[in-house]
Amino acid sequence: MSYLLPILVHIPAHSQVAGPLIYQSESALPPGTLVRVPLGQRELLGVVWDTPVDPVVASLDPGKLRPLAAILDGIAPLASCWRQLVTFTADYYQRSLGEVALAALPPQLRDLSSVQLARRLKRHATTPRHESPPTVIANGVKQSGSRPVSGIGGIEATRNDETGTFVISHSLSTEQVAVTARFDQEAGPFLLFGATGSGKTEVYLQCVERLLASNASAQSLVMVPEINLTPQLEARFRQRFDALYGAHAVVSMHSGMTPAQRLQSWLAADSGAARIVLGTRMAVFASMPQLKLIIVDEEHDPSYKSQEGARYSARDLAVYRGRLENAKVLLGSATPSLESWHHSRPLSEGGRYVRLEMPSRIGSNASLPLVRRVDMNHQPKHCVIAPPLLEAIAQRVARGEQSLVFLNRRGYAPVLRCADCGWKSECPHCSAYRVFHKIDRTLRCHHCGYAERVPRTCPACGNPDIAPMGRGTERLEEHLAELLAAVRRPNSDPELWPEGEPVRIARIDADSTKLKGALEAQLARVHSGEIDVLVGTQMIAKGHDFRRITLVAAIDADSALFSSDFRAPERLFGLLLQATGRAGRDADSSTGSEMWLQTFHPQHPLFEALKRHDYSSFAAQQLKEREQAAMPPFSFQALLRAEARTQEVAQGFLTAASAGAAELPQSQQVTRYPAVPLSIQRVANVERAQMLIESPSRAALQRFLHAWQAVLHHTRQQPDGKGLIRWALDVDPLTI
DNA sequence: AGCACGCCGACT
DNA sequence: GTCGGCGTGCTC
Repeated sequence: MSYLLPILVHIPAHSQVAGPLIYQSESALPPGTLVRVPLGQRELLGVVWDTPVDPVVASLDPGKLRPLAAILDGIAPLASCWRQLVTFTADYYQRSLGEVALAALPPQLRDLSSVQLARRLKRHATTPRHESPPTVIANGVKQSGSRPVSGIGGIEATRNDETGTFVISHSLSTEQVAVTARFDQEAGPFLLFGATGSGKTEVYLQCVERLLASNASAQSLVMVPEINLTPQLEARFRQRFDALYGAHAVVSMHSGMTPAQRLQSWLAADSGAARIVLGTRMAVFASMPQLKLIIVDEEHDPSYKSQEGARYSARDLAVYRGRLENAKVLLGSATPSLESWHHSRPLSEGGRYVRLEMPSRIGSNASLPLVRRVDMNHQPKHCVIAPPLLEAIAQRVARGEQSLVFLNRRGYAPVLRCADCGWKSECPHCSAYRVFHKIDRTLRCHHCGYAERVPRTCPACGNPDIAPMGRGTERLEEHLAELLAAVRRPNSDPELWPEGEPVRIARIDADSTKLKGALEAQLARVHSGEIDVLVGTQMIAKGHDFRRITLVAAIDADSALFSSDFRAPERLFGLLLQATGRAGRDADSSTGSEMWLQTFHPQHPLFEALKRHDYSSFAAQQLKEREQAAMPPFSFQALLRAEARTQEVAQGFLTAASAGAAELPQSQQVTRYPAVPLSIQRVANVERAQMLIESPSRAALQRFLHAWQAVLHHTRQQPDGKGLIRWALDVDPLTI
């Protein structure tokens, strides 16, 4: 007797084969079983997706179906919750099940043959995962740990001689106590709205600690937006939990790990051996049989939205998964996304999240930095750094304090221009300028990567007088060095520097941190006080703890003020407030810490709110505007994107698809806007266009998108789809 | 997505 | 004469 099993393989959404493929099997393998199957000339990893099908119902000829190649019986079938998460994701983000399911598994699981994998699993099985631990009482709840604890990472552990157990306590602020108490009592989901420096991470640790202490098998998932931030968080979690549960209890999951490490972490999470999984957005798909808590740190961060393949929002999926698996969900941010903020309005107004607030910074006299606006209308023409700001930086240097100067543009100058003929450093492959990088004397396109040596003379007219226009971090660093050349810092070595030591400036951006370990090395120099002035892009505004910085300056605070993107103010406010948070994190130095903004619009309400560190009034004003304009979160959007060799073909496909949609009954509550080119319409010689779809109802939008799929596939086959390279839907897009 | 098959330009 | 360009088409 042979069974016919529906099996998912990695075939992308554009393929005609959308659902599971049917294979023959000797046994009725349970859904979730990992197998290897032949497909054409290849052998692929597959996931048994359902119970066996009836050949009559499926109208298939069993004789033509191929048998399974192998069964990966070293790994237990994936749980039904995991499959439901995959199903929801594929459904909601309009991708094939196979693509989502297989992309959610570690790559090595796909690449390794069943024999290789069996060998790998065997090797792991021989190394013991658990040690036999002493009993530990964490916050009064009995629990097993692994090693004795004593004063590690601020943990105070005292041995109770009568019972032989440890009692652990941490000193929490009143706000932290209140927040964790509510977290324990209520069901959530929670939005933790905590000022920078208010101790959100301690709350996360606390919630995880209590959970693990109260449930001997419970697992928690902690997500951060960027790989850069995982080592820092991992260190903090290890400091706290390695001693309690052993080094195997905490694992990381992000794309910077080697395939072997990723497989190992995945297996540890899947087997339940890992109690805490730390990771980037991909970790939301980690198979965790005992998942009881999901934390999403910096929940507003756009990195949680995937930008290729299935364009899922890991934050939104975390909330869904929490409900699905009955796990508590905690979203945290100092500047929540307006979506989450709106969801956390009072229950009586229709809110769905519990809002937890921690408005105060931790520390004896830790106050929020003073926000100062420099009106650039009253400064010398074309000055980059206003004299009062320069003076303020110089004073900090002289006092031995650090400053952070923030400019969200890397390279030396965003464009090179010929004074004679007006030639500009356009990229031959993209509709964008190539950026001048003085360090390696190149013109580099930040979109396609095309790089060339800087020409000595104008490529168009031969004029040697070609000049950089505007400035990026490289040029700012150079400029600051000139301006601060005469300033002396407190002397470290009077013999070497009889007249005082010169200022030390460093730059942190994607270019200066390309090499492995470079970011860590640079941060270490800042921390040790080797640097007086740090120049950088938004990279330095995020997450990193700079203890000695007392002045933060945004050189071009206006950059996103009048953008056409309706989310630009939200991002700008978040970025600036985040940057503000870098100043004066050390309680001792926070008196007098300042955030400077250079702006031509000092009266702008965004800056007014920023000055008061007043996220909630900013959010209220933004939400009011969004409501009046019927924009998210008061409406729901999707984008249809198309790529082709020519703009006409890309737009032609979109227009035809829109015309095809008109006949669908599901298009009733849905608005389709005209096809438009993307703001950077050509990248690497590919023309890009998109079409916005909008509806006041999420359900109506979903119904429409489902019905539209068939039209889209059909349009692709018609003359209107000729020459189209690819199309994709982006549900809940972040940038339009 | 891979990987075939299939039909036209510059090289051993 | 072939090696290889990427245009279409298929995979249970």
